[in-house]
Amino acid sequence: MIVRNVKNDDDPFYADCCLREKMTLPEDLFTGNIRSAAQTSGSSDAEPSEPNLTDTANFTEWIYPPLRNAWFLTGPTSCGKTPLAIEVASRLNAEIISLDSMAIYRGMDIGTAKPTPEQQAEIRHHLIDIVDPTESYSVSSFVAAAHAVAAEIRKAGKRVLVCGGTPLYLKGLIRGLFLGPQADWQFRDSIERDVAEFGSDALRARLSQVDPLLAHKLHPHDVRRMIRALEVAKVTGLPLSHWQEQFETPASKSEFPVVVLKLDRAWLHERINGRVETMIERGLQSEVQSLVERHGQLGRTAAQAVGYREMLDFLANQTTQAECIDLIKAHTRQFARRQEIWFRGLKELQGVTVTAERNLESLADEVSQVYLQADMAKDRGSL
RNA sequence: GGCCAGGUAGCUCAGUUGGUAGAGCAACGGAUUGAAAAUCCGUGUGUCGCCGGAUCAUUCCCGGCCCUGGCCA
Repeated sequence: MIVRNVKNDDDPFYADCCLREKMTLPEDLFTGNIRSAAQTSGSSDAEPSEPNLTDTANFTEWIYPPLRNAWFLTGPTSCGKTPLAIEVASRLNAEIISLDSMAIYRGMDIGTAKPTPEQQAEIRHHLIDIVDPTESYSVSSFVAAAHAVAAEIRKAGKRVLVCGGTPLYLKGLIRGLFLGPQADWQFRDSIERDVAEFGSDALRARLSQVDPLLAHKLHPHDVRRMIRALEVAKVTGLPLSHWQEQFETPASKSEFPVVVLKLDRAWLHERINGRVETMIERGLQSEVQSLVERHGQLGRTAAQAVGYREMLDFLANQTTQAECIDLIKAHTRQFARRQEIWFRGLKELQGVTVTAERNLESLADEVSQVYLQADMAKDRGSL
């Protein structure tokens, strides 16, 4: 694995974070409840002491660099990525790495609109069906796996086409990612109990002692991210903001050719509603039923997938079938909107417009062009 | 045809004893680095069925009409 040393004194954020040298991270900041933080908030009574820095050299292994020498195709759900990726991959001698947080689960086929066995036979797909729905997965596992698989594909003499619609995973690949320490669910649960008792203000006060930058950036109610920030600071002795800030600069378009498919929103909604109906017709309900029969309770991550959590509620008699279907449609539309918000923010993305009149050939022409031009620009640059 | 209930946001409905309106859901905008198809934050988008009357002023009162549902013929 390629490791990049992230310590950089020219980085303004790093300079910011150097206040850590004067920062105290006493052990009791992370033990017991967070009430004391609420009580001492505002006062700068912390006695300077030795920062509890563990060996930072180890932590640099948690920094994944951007995935170079790959092509990327993304877009909102139901926009037609899958057939387009297959067409482009076969033209350009590539294999596909799925960029999808839910297609990784075995047995979740209909609701995730996974490429069919026939499609997968046409072009090899990776990072599909790699874990059971009872297991939990995360960005970090994904980014690490994608780097490994990309290396394999290249060894086989093929190009890498990353295709899917999970924007956080995409950002992890094109900007790099700080994996950080593993989730500590015991720690998270204990802080969450404290929050229930003392409120999120107390948590925020605690975080501003540990990571003032993030405490300022995050919304005071964003409990989940505040807890993670605390978790990282606890293990690494460094504020999470220190680890993250190097990933905010857009990558170059030739180094990271990312095509995002753009559709009229109203048309996208029609497609989504239609696709949900199709999923129901294809037997989403029995798919979820058999998952429950086989595994019992689904894992934390898989159980929240759109189409699955609503169907689980319906099977538990919490909703009617009509309500269940409407909820799946609404949640999918909302997901698509959040995807598009991500895409707007990632400035390196290059839009390709999809309309009802355009056929697959014409789209594949345009997308291939983007990739080949990026290759040429890169070659010129390296001469 | 008669009687009753109701017509308010995209939907389901509150409400104003007369001072041009608000909830939930949807929609829209934003945040996002080991839960991300998750999670967090923000925004009301409206001829208050139509026409007329009374009133300084009406979505609200009065009259007529239209529409929907129920009951009776």
